[in-house]
Amino acid sequence: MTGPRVRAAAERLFARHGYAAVSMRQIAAEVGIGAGALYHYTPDKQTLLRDMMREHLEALLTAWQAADPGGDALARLDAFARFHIRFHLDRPDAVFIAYMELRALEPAAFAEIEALRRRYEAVPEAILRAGAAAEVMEVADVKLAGMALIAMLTGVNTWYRDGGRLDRAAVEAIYARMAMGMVGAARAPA
Amino acid sequence: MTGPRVRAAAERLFARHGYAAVSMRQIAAEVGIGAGALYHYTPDKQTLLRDMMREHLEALLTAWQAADPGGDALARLDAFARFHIRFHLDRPDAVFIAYMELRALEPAAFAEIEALRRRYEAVPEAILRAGAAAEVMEVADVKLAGMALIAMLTGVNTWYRDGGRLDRAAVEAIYARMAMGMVGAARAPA
DNA sequence: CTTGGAATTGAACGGGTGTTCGGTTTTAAG
DNA sequence: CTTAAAACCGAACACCCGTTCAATTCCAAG
Repeated sequence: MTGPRVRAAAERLFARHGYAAVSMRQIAAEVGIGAGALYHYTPDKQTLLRDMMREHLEALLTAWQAADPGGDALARLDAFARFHIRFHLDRPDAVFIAYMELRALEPAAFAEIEALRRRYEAVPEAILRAGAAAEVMEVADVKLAGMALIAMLTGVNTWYRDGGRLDRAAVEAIYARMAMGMVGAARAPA
Repeated sequence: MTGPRVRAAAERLFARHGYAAVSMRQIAAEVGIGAGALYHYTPDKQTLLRDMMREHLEALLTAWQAADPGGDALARLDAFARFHIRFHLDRPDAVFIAYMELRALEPAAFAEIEALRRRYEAVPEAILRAGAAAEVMEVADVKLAGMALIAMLTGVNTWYRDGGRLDRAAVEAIYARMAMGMVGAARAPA
């Protein structure tokens, strides 16, 4: 009961103010317990951050495995763009932390998280490579295009707010279209 | 003499470890003075951050005014993509701080910096609007495309390292091409 | 060499940091 | 009702925080 509430409070506070700026006492106050009691749920502050990031990235990889339609590269790229936006918009705090607090990780933790991140970066690269091989995409550099794609899609999190001018479905559609154009595929798959 | 060194040390440390994680004593040690002496060069830590961000964003806006070729929307988009990458790769620390430490700003400072950021976001939007009006671009939503473009271009800073597989000119060219495709302009301008 | 202002020191201020731990309360099973 | 374990409190530990300030050092102008 208390364990998940500690995680949730830490996630919200870390995302809002940054790992370094949040104290264990603030987290405890948010949960409604004393600071000492936190140590029943985490060995220390650093582990709280590390576990948070690992779980987020593992969930991301698992979710893509389930969402990947396979087959046609164009269809996979469309699916990837939509999946990425949807998954990230559903977890803005976890995303923010995973992208911004890498520098707060001690070397061993950093290596672990960075490896997970690289596994995800390999996803769009594989799709683009397949699309280029099948000559349905025009990709000057697979690595660069993959990074550009992820950066563009993740950028949605910086401005999207529920109740805004466009809903999630509309944003997904527009970005999927831009992603297609980015790699020289003029139209979405049939 | 000491003033600029304080700024430079603070910029490097803030970018490396985050504003909240860096102490005035660390900055002072980097410069080789006592912590108290810092207060001859800044009224407080917050102002150090605020001035750093303001100067970065004002330099960005000024530099674009000088780099903007005007005229043809396709040529301007190409120029903007290349300019953005070049300017940002030249100042990785300032860029990192301006994008990541907004949450460390007090409300008044945040409003000021945010206004500057919005002025820059208006730049690609105007170009895309012109391109759409001239029917040389296919832009479903100007605001979204502008944000997507900036996110994609700024993303270069997360992975580019001098001496890597591609030099800056090559990266610029590939990204400029992707930017064109993103907005439905199949080819770079003549 | 004197002088005055700028630069710097180093101690001090009140307060916050992550973490530990003995003791107390809560909880649920027997 | 007893009991054992889990949860929690709250004080304490050693240390770091941003900032202030009287005292000192530095240095160029006269």
